[in-house]
Amino acid sequence: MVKTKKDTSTEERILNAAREVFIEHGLAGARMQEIADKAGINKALLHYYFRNKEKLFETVFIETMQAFLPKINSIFSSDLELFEKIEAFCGEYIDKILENPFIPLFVLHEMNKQPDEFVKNMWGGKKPNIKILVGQIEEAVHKKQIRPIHPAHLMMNIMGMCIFPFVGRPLVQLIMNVNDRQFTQMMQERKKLIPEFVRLSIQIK
Amino acid sequence: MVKTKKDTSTEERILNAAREVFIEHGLAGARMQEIADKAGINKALLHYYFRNKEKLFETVFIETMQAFLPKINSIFSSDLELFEKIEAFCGEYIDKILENPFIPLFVLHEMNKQPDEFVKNMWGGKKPNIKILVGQIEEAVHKKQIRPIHPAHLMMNIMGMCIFPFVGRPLVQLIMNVNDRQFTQMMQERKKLIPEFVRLSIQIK
DNA sequence: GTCTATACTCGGATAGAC
DNA sequence: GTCTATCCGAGTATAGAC
Repeated sequence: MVKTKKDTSTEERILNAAREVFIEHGLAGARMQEIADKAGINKALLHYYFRNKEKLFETVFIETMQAFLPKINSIFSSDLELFEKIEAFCGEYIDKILENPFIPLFVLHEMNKQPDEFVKNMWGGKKPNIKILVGQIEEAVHKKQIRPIHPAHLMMNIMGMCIFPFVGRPLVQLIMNVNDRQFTQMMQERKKLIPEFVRLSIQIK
Repeated sequence: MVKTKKDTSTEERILNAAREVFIEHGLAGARMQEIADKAGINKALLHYYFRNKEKLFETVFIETMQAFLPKINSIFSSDLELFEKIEAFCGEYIDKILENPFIPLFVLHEMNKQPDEFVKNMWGGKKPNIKILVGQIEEAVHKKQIRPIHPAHLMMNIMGMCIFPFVGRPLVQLIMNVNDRQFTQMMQERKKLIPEFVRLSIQIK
């Protein structure tokens, strides 16, 4: 790049602005004008940096995912014991979402709109490797360390408990009468609560 | 209405078409032309029946919700015993979502975009009444029938396990290698599996 | 009640000056 | 790299015939 350095480069400001706007309105609802305004530039410059809206979106999306997945994948594939792994996953996952509360809904939405594109963008065509984790669960069942449960069900349970409060946040806060501070507090609790909930349910001791 | 009856009225066909399109593209992404095409009419007629896109959307949204909530609310307020209630809820909820798999994402999306409007449209300004259920949970904790757990956490757990597979469906099917038939089968299983999972976790026997 | 034709608006994209 | 000006398609809305 041949440009003078500022506190934040134009490109960076565009990406930040775009992220905000895409989060708020989704791909179709986002306005290039609003992104330009937020970034303090004009529309033409947007198209100079990113050929079109889709390219811009894709960049934001992938960038966001990249911050998210590697750690999760490494936990999945690690050699931690099953319940340690579940706890590590919940802790890491909830922490990351607390930093970027918009991600789950964003991902779910894109995923459901474009399942194929989604896979390509998210993992470069490769599925995340859950073989090890699945094997671990099946082994634990076989050794009668945990009650019989299909690995898919167990994983859906854990994922659901982690993600739901964030995507259902307005509903949760409304019907539970919970303010923002309390909500964050509860999510912190859930990093331990969920693994414990799971352990109590399936562990045979 | 003074018009000749067909198998399905024009209004009904519009609403069905609109639902499909809104589900697929969301409010902003939906095209009136596509809705008109699906309904077998032209754009002008859409505006004759529903003044504009927002009105049409609102109609679809409320109509969809109305089919969903009363039963859930009546279960919440019923005098079933706690675990019976949880099982009734999961059964009813999963059944209803299986009939309209699009609802959860649709609701979550609208909810997060317009928390205030959402409440107004969904319950006419009234929150759903969870007092009875919350009281039941607290009482069960107090009587040492279940382990100590904040009612909100328990409810988030249950909701999350019910909803997640549907909103995360593409992901679930992809990484688990599950086809549509198998997916439906698994959701049927979850109507019993989730209540049992919960019971094993919190019940003190 | 249904349709055709068309006006109008908005927003994404481009050309070209600086 | 950045801007102004403008184009053009998509989409909403309306007028008016039948």
